[in-house]
Amino acid sequence: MTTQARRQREYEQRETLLLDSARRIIRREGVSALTMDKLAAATEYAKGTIYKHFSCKEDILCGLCLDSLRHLHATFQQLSQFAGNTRSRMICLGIGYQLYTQRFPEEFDLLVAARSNNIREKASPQRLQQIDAADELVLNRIRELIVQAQEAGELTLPPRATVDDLCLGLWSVSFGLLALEHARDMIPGLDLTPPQPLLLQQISCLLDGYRWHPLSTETDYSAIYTAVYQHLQQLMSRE
Amino acid sequence: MTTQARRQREYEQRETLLLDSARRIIRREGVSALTMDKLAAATEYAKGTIYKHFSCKEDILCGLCLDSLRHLHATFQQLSQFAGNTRSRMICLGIGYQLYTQRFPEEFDLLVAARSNNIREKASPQRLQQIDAADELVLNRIRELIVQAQEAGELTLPPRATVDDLCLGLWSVSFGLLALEHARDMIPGLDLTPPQPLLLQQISCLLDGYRWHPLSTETDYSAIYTAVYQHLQQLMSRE
DNA sequence: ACCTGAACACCGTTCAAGT
DNA sequence: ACCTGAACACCGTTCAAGT
Repeated sequence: MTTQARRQREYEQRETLLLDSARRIIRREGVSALTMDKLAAATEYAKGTIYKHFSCKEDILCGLCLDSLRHLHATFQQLSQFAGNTRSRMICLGIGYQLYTQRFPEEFDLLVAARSNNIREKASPQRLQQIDAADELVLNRIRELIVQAQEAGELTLPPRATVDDLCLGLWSVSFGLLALEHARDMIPGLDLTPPQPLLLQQISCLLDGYRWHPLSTETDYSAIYTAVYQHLQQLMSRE
Repeated sequence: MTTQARRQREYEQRETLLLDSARRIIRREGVSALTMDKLAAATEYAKGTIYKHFSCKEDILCGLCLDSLRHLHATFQQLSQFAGNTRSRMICLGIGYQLYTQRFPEEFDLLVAARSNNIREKASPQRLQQIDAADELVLNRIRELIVQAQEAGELTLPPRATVDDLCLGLWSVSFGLLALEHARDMIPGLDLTPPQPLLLQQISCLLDGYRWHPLSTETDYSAIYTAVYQHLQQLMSRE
C-alpha cells in the first residue's frame, strides 16, 4: 500500500521536525527551557501528538542524543578515508570528536547526561537500544582502525590487552578530557598547554604506552595535528 | 557571643541533616524521587527552611556533590601515606577512585551531572565556588605525587608536557572510564579484560607513555593492584 | 529574627471529545 | 484512526502570618 508508505514517511518527517525544534530551543535557551508547551507551539502540533513519538521528556533528550551519535558516526566514517599511517588516522578521529564537541556543546552535554541513570531510567527501552546500537557503530570505527594497525604491523598489543581494551581506553580519555574541558576555566590555576593539543598530548602518551608506531619520539605529530585540525575545522564549519 | 556560635553550629548541623536525608532518598529511590516535600517531611522541617540553606533543588544536588568530593579527598589523603614507589602510589589513588564510585554509584552520577551546565547554571555561585575549591584539593593530591615522582627521579616529563597535563590526563582516563563503566553491560559485545584491572590497564599504558618508572614492562603491577585493591576494599567497607 | 505551610505558578502527562 | 487541548496532578518556589 502506498498510503501506508506515505503515512510512515510523514510520521518520520514529523519526528525529525520535533527533534530539530527541540534542539533549537535547547541551543538558544538551555535544556531547562525545553517544555512540552513550547515544543508544541514551535512545531504547531498538539502536546498529545508529541507523545505519539516520545514516551516522555527524557525520551526526547535521548532522541537528540541518538541524532548526535549518528552525526558523530558519519563524521568518523568520513575521517576514516583520510590518508596516512594508522596512528595519524586515529588522531584524526580524536580531532573529529573534539571539533564536534566544540561546535555542538549542548549536544555533548546531552551525550554526557544520557550516560547517567537519571535519564536512562525514564527513557523508552527502544530508544535506549537504538542509542546502544549507535554507540556500537562509533566504537566499531575505532576498533576497525586498531585492527588495521595490527595488520599493518604498526601495532602489537601487550600480552594481556585486547583490541577492545585499547578501544575503550581511547574512548575514555577523549570522553573524560572533553567532558572536563567544559569546566576548564572553572578549575582555577591549572597550568596547561594550550587547549587544542591537550587531547593530542594525552592520546599520544597513551598510544606510546601501547607502543603504536611510529612513536611520538619518532615522529612530530603536533605538525600533523595542527594541519588536520585546521583542515577539519574548515570542512566542518562548511556543513 | 556564644549564642551566635551555637546558632552557627545548629545551622550547620541542620544543613548536614538535610544533605544526609537527601542522599538517603536518592540512594533508595533515585534522583527523580527527591522532592522538596519529601525532604521536608523526612527532616521534619518546613519547605521554606530548606531554602534558608539551598537556593534551589539543583543547589542541593551540588551540595551532595561537594560532600562527595570532600569524601574523595579524605580518601586520597589516607592513600597518599601508602608506602611504595611513586607509580604504585599513583595506582593506589586510581583504585581509591574506582572503589569510591563502586560503593557510591549514585554520588558518582551526581559528580558527573554537576559537570554539565544544566545543573551548574541553576546552583548558587557560592556552592559552585566551593565545588571548584574541593576539586582543586583533589587535584593537588595527584599533582603532589607527580612532583614527588620527579624529585625521586622516577619521572622525567617529555619536553612539552607540564605536571598539570599529566594530572589532567590521569584525571580524564579515570573519570571517563568510570563514567562509561556504568554503561558497561549496555554496550553489547565488548570483549574486555575483567572489570577490576581495566583502569589499571589504561593508567599503566598512559604512565608508560609518560615514561614513569618503573615501566609496566619492568614490574608486574597487576599483583600490586590486586593486593591493594583487596586491602582498600576491606578498609572502605568498614567505614 | 526565624520558622511555617498555604497558596501560587509552572509544567509533564492523560484522555474524553472532535474530526 | 488520528489529532486536539482542556483538565489534572505534581512539584519547585514564595511570602504573609505566626511564634
